[in-house]
Amino acid sequence: MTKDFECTQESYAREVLREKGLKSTAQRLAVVHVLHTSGKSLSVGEIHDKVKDMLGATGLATIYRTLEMFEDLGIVKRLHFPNGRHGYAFSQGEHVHHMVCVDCREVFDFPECPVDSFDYASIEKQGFRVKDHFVQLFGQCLKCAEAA
Amino acid sequence: MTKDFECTQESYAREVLREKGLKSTAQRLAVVHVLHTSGKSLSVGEIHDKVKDMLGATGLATIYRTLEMFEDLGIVKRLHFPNGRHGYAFSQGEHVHHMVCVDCREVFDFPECPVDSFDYASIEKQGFRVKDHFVQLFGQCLKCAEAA
DNA sequence: GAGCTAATTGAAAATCATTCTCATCTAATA
DNA sequence: TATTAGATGAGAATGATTTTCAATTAGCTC
Repeated sequence: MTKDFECTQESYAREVLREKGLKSTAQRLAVVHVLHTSGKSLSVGEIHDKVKDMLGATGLATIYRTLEMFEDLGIVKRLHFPNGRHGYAFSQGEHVHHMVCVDCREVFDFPECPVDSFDYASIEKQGFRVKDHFVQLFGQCLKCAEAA
Repeated sequence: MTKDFECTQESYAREVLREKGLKSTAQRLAVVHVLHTSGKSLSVGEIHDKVKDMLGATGLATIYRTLEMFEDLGIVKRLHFPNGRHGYAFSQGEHVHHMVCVDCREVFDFPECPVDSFDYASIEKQGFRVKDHFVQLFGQCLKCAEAA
């Protein structure tokens, strides 16, 4: 099924799904669409609501399943907020970090990794082998700073 | 009340609590004791179980309240795991980052901040003002590497 | 384009995590 | 030791996530 809302991001998702032998369902493409067009990170509930607006009745479990799958595929990034809640954002490409505006929750990417240039020597000499890292910046975006 | 298990970390917690006009209850000191002696990060449920071993019947809500308070006081750090679960670790001092062994969940501190030396220029010229950051490293500790 | 099949979905139940309420209790101070 | 604000326990309430399973559908084959 090809829809009106098809755009680069959806074609990209479609492609990744095909490569993995996974099906391009309306629900999956809607999740990509919602995340991509919103620009900011969204909670699972918000994604669910927006997908329902597009497609009508849609199971919440499907949203969870889709987000988990997309995270594994690197299409979606899960963000951890200080309050323990999670947000999801569209994220084309592998190693990208994010900064989140604490006011509007808009998400900005930054491809340079602040941690890559860090010298792990002091850590690794304790025998710890670093395999992955999670970096997220919190702050205020221009719009919200001006509005305040 | 002063208990057998009193040690540096508990005295420290006691001190911080006093400064803030908060009470040093058996439950609060037990949480510090459990976190400090375990060495690794623990889930809320694990902390609850261990505190119950020490004190007998203890409300789960108290554990949550205590952890939240200690996090605000900088005595405890909440960790975010990739699977969305949380862990808690003892953490004396303000700005400390953590690396977590993905096998045994032991937590190692590193006081040097990998992000502090990062040049935010490219980010801030977009108008984004960075206020806080969350950094956590995942990897394998020496013991687990040898055991594997 | 119809039929086949494995993958996917929806709905509800189940599970797990977290917060709230309120009556009771207790640490700290006088 | 009496007072009292702050803290706790138990369970209910809420919220987040996962599981189950019968019904549906995307993507293939012909």
